[in-house]
Amino acid sequence: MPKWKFKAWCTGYPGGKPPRFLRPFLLLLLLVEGKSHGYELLERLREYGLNYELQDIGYLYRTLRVMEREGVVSSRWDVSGEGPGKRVYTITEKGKKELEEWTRTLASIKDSLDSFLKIYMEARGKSE
Amino acid sequence: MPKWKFKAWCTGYPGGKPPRFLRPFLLLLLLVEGKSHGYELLERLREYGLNYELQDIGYLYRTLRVMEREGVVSSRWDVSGEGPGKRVYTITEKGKKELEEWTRTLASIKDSLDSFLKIYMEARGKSE
DNA sequence: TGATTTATATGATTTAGTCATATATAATAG
DNA sequence: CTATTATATATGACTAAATCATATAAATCA
Repeated sequence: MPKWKFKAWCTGYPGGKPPRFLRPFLLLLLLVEGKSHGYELLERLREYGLNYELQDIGYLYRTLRVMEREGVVSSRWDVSGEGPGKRVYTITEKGKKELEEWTRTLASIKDSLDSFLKIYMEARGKSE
Repeated sequence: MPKWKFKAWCTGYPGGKPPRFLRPFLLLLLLVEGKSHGYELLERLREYGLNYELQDIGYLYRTLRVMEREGVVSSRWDVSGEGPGKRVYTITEKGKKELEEWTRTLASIKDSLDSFLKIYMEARGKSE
């Protein structure tokens, strides 16, 4: 049994590790949510069907910090709500521009995956 | 001007690097082509719409070697054809099983990308 | 015969991602 | 009231993924 609840959520992908989509996924969530913090963003990923199977929540926080350093998000420390203090992030104008670029990238990757699945299904159909 | 022709093919993705799909793409190509070698597989990637924008052809050869070590492909050195010797690969039974797993993984990733693009388009529609 | 194309390969490095663990506040159970 | 669990963020050390730079060699072309 895992020491932290988070570990139990992490099942991993069969046949491969999740790729480099954490950053665009976080940018998108911050665009549609307006503002959010790390722990909450983790839950939103699932709710929005962005099945990013994160192995390590530390990486999520680290990624947000890197994104802030690069100016695509900004944060402030918030102790006003319930529970412990949260680092609340918002997307910047620079972040919105980067998200737009990501959208083209991910659309192109999606096209490749469509091709992949189509070719595989055709090959399966023939051999059977 | 690049010293090697290959360098000129590499434009890179805007807004992010290509993810970990080289291995499943190569497995699929070997399934449908029967057999092929590294340099040829690079061309097939584009022909089949698997737009994997490889930055470094060395990584392709390295990946094939790793895949062979792990038993998902096998190779033999072939000097019978035109041009210099080629290392010709075929997919193994183990490779076919792994490819099937990859198919589920990539289908799940495709779903995430569909969600991403849908959410982005909706958000764009509202703000404009 | 010198440049180009086809073809494979690897040492060194950088970047991405994971593992293990630390810390602190608030809520809940006994 | 205290011990445990849940919420929340963080970082040092490490491993794996990917790139950069470069080497090699046979065949073809100018």
